[in-house]
Amino acid sequence: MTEEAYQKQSQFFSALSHPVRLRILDILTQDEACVCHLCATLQQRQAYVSQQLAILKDAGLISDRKDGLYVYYSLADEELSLLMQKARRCLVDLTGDESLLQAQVPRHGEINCSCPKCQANPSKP
Amino acid sequence: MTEEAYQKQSQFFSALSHPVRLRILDILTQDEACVCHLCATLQQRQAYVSQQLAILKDAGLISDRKDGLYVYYSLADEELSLLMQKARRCLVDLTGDESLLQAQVPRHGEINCSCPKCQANPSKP
DNA sequence: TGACTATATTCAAAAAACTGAATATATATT
DNA sequence: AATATATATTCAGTTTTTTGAATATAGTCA
Repeated sequence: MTEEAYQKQSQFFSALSHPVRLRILDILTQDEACVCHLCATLQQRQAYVSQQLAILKDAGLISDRKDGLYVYYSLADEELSLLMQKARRCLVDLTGDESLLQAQVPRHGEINCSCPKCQANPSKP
Repeated sequence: MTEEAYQKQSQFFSALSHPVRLRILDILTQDEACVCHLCATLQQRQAYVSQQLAILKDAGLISDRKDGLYVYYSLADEELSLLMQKARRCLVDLTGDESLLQAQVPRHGEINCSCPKCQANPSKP
């Protein structure tokens, strides 16, 4: 494998080296989501979330589609979520810490968010 | 999953976000190796290689054993090499670039290195 | 003990990543 | 056109990572 190929691979891992970006990918593993939904789920400012999304998109890990005012992001490839699962299992092997295994992502409608997807799925606790 | 868990996971990926460290892990996937063997294979200074090894060890990805003057490093867990393979396949899916798939690591005895393992395996081209 | 070899550590300068603040763009609605 | 809402971008200050240089440590052998 060439030096260039190793660089590509390390850039790929760099994109994954950030807690907020990993959470975003976990959310998108469940379903595509708009920026405001991600903000509500992560409890982070919109500009900040957009920055992290730009990094993930630059790295080719996510794609987006526009629908009116909203931009829906999704994983660029299903394999990505399998990879993250495998990475977690690997980390469990290395550390013995089992708490990494279940992702616990709220579904559309389960958080206080006014995006179309949340409005379409009102949940009653 | 807790914020702390996401941090652990991102630190794990950080350790993988460096071309030289990835190459080291590829070499160790084939067989344990001492520092001087890694230097010879990577064509990098010894102090630099030791620094990168320290980072990998801090992250828990590799372990070492001493034998006289030599320190032999190896993967802390076999799963790690499977994970890297899966990551490469994922990257191929994302980019279409197939060149990432074969690692091409010289074996002991195939490079100009005077470590015990290389001396024990003289290869004739 | 002293010399030699393999490896590790420390320090500092440069480069890169992170993040908050401000602001820009784009689409929809009135 | 004016307004409102969702999203994106730019800039600057701070922190972290990277990497070269110098040096320290530790084991071996004469």
